[in-house]
Amino acid sequence: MFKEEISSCVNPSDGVMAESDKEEELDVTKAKVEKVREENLKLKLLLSTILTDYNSLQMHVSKVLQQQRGASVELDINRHDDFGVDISLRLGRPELKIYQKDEVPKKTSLEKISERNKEGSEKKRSAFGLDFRIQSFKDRPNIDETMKLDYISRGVKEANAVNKCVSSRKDVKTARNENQQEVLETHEQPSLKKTRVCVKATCEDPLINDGCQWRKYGQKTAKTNPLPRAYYRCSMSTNCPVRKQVQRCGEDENSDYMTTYEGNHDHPLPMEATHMAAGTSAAASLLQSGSSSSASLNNFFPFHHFSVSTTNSHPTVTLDLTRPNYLNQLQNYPLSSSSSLSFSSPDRPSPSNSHTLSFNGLRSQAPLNTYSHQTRLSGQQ
DNA sequence: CGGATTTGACCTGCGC
DNA sequence: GCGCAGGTCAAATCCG
Repeated sequence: MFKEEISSCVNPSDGVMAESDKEEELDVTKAKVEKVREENLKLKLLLSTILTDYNSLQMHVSKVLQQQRGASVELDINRHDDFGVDISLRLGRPELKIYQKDEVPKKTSLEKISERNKEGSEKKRSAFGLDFRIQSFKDRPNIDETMKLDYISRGVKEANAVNKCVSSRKDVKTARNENQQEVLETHEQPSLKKTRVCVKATCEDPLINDGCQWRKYGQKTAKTNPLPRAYYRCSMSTNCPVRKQVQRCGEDENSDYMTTYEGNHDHPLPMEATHMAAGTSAAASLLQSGSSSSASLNNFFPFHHFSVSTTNSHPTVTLDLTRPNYLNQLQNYPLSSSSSLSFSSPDRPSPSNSHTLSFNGLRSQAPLNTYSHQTRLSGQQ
């Protein structure tokens, strides 16, 4: 009798059910913990990005304020309309360095080259600059300050997010030896190609001051181009993986320089570099996502032609700053946001392998210099 | 003397 | 597998 009662109370199938329930519950809990862990990681990354952005912005706030006091007239010329943020990207020589024809006696090319070679690297770096400015919002009291900073940091975040996918060949090699997990992660994303940003500028010195410090580590003459190509790496941080190549496009003294940027900085960027990185990375993300939204690109390079395409190994964005869109924009004034984006990729199934996106927009700002620039971006930056 | 540049050698990826 | 071309290394050199 007693045994029967016990056997009736303890159903072996119930015990199995309880065990499986526990296992199920354990799995669910594990999954939850894993999810929380991932979210935690994401939040950490986000916090890191925000801190980086904040530091970068903070560093330049005082600078900008000083510029406002000292050069308010010039800043007025560079006015943008987006959220009241006036951002200008200036490739080439700052005004102070621009020679006046009647001030500088004509010299032979060799003399100029010789003189340039004698100049220190610092002078070289400062001779030609990417000038980046943010105008104050004082004249736009209606716009919330948070919104403005948000707008800026969004561009920076976009750059950082895209840049995280990039690593140089050496980095990959180093990772093989030092961190197997990183290698696995790299292999897990085989579709992500290296990003390069090429800036083609017509100026007399290849060392455009783009906000970063560069150390030359090599020079090579390509077979296809007899003109030497110089290789630089970012020296702002000891382990910064960012590389850049500078190659003259022609033997002519006034010929363009094609500057190719590759990789992502592992340190806070100066504003002038941040803007370029953000714009080109926006192009990269556009390319990789296959999205046809090019509005973000237009935000960064509103006055110049740019195109996005991919070669066999690299997606490519070409920003043709030599053909300023603002002329068309002026004609079309007051059309809203616009630019011309040609998008082509051999890897994409598009029938023509080419998409052309047109958005005619206008900024109330003219190109800031007479020097030509062309940016080609491939992969990610 | 230390940092930057030069330059030949070496490495690696890719096409054939 | 081989050769080529681009990219990187590192010792030598330059320069402030």
